[in-house]
Amino acid sequence: MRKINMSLDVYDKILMLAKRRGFIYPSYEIYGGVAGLFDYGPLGAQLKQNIENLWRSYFLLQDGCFEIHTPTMTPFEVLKASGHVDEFTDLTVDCPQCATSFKVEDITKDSRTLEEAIQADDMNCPTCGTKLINPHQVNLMFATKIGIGKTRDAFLRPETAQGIFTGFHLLYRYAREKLPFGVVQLGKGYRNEVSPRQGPLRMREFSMAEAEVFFDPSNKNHERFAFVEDNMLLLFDNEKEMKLSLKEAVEKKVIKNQALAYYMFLTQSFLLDAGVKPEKFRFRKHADDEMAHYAQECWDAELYSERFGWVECVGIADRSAYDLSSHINSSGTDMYALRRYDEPQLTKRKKIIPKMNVLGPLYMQKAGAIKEALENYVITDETDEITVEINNEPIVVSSESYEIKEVMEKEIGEKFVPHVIEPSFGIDRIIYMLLEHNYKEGIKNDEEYHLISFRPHVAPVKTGVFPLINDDKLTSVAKNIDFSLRMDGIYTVYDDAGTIGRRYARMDEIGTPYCITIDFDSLSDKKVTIRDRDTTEQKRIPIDSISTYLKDLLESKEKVRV
RNA sequence: GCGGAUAUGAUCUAGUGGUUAUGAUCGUAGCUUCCCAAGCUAUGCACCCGGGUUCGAAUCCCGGUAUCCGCACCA
Repeated sequence: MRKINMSLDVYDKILMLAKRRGFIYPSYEIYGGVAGLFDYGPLGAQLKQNIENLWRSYFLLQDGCFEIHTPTMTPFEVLKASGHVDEFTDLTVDCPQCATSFKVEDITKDSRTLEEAIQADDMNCPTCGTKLINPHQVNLMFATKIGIGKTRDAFLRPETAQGIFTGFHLLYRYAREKLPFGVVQLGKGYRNEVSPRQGPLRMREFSMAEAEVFFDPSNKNHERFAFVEDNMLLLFDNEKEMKLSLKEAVEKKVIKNQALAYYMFLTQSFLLDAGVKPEKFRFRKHADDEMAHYAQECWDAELYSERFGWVECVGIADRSAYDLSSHINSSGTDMYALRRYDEPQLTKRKKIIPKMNVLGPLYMQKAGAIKEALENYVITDETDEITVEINNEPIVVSSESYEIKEVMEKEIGEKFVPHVIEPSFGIDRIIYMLLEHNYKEGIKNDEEYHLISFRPHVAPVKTGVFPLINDDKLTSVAKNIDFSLRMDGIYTVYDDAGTIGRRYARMDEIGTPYCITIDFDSLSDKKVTIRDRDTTEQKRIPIDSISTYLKDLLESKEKVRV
C-alpha cells in the first residue's frame, strides 16, 4: 500500500508525476542537469501542441491575426534599438548590510562613467551608508556571435516581438495597408535568469505566444467589441478583486481603451477554455513603477498556484509607438502607416526647381548638395538670389540657376507610427498551471489515486483502447479499433496489460477523458463500452460510430462562465 | 550571486569505511483474470560528477553540478 506523503506539496507531486509519466522533466540530467532547462516528454509535447493550437484558434481564427516565424538569433542592432541591450544589462553592486543590490548607474550621481566608479570603489549604500561591494554584470540576454572570423554580435531573442516589428513594413503591405491588423508568433525566447528557482515557471529557454496588434492611435476601438462588451472580466486593481463587464471597464476608465479590453477578454476566454479554474484567475493592473521600459498600460493575467501564489502567465501591454519609432530612428526604414483623408487635400506651394544644366558646370561636385539644399529651401519672399549653406560655407545661387514654380500638392493622408497592443503568453507557465489546477488526488481501495481532469480538447491522449482481457479474439478487434481511431485523427493509447481497473487508473493519471473497452459481447453485438473519466459512467455504443461519437465529445466544449 | 540543507533504479525510499546495496511502485515475459490499481512465477533497472584521505570510499573530506529553504534578481 502506498501512503500519501504529506510533506510534499502539490508542486512536488505534480513534478514527480510529470517526470514519471512523460510530461515535463529536467533536461540533460545525465550530465548533472541545467537549471532552467526542461524537456517536454511524449505527453507534454502533445499537451503543448494542443494548447498552442487552441491559442491559434483564438488569435488566428477568431481574431484574424497572421502568424509568422522569425529567427531566435537576433543581431545586436535590433535589440539595441528596442532598448533591451540597455535595459537588460545592469552593472550591479551589493550592500552587505541591507542584503540588497543596486544598479551602479543609480548610485553614481556624478559625471563618472560606470567603470570609473567601480575603479574608485567608493560607492555607499543609499539606505544605510555601508560601502557597496561585489560589482558584477547582470545580463539577462544570451550573447553570441554570428559568423566565423568576421563576426556580428547577436543575442538569442528575449521575446518574439522584435521579429514582428522588424518586418512591419512588409506585414503592413500584406495587410493591404489597413489598420488594425495583428501578427502573432509562437516560439522560443531566452533569458539568462540569475537564479531560476521555480521549475517550469522560470525557464531560461521558454515557449511564448505573442500577438502584436497594430492600431491607429487615434482609434483604439475594436471591431468586435460590441459583440463581447457584456461579458465579465475578472479584475484586480492591487486592492480588491472585482468583476466588471468590458463595457463598464472601458467607460469607467479602469481599462484605457476598447482594444486592450477586447484582448483581455480574448485572453481570459482562451485560458478558461484551456482549463484554468476561474477562481484561480485574475487580471492585475501594473503599477506605474513596475511597467516594462516599453509599456504604457499593462495588465497581467495571473494564475494562482498553491506553492507560488499568484503568478504572471500573460502580459497584455499597450506598447504605444515605442518599438516602431525606435526601429524607424535606428534603421531609417519607413515604418509609418497612412491615415487617409476623406478627400485628398490640395495645397498650393511655391517650389524651387533647380536647373541642373546651369548648376552642374558652375558648381561641379558641389552641385548635388546645392540641388538638395534648394529643394528643401523654404521660400519666404521672391528674390533674385538664394543663399544656401554647404558644409558651413554660404553659397549664393542666382535665379538663373533655378526656377520658382507654383505647384498644387496633393496629400492623400497623414503619416503616423502605429501603436501596438501586445498580449504575450508564457506557454510553459500556462501548462504547469493547467496541471496544477486540474490535478486531483485521493485514496481508492487503500491506494493513492491521481487524476488530471484536462478538458477533452486539451488532453494529450483522447482515449484508451482496451480489450477487457488479454484474449486473441478481443485484442485483434481492439487493435483494429485503435488503428482506425488514430487514422481518424484521434490520439489513442492501446493497452492490454494488467486488469481493466489498472488500465483505467493509468489513463486517469494522465488525464485521458475517455476509455473504450472491447468485451466478448462486442464480438456479437458490435458494440463497445465507453467510460467517462470524471463520472466513471459507462455507455455502450456501436463500433462503427465510435469515431464520430468521440469527435462530438471532443468538440462540444462548453464555454466556461464567470 | 550570498548563506544553509540535501543528492541511492524511471518513481518513492532503507541502509552501511570491507562478499552480491533494502523494500515498494514501475518495466518486460508468462500464468491467471468478463469493467475501476487482485494474485503468482521469472526477469530488468540505482549509490550525481571530479579530486583527496584510506589496504579498501557509494559511505569521511574538498570542489563542481542539480534540487529545496532564506536573501537578492525576475525588464
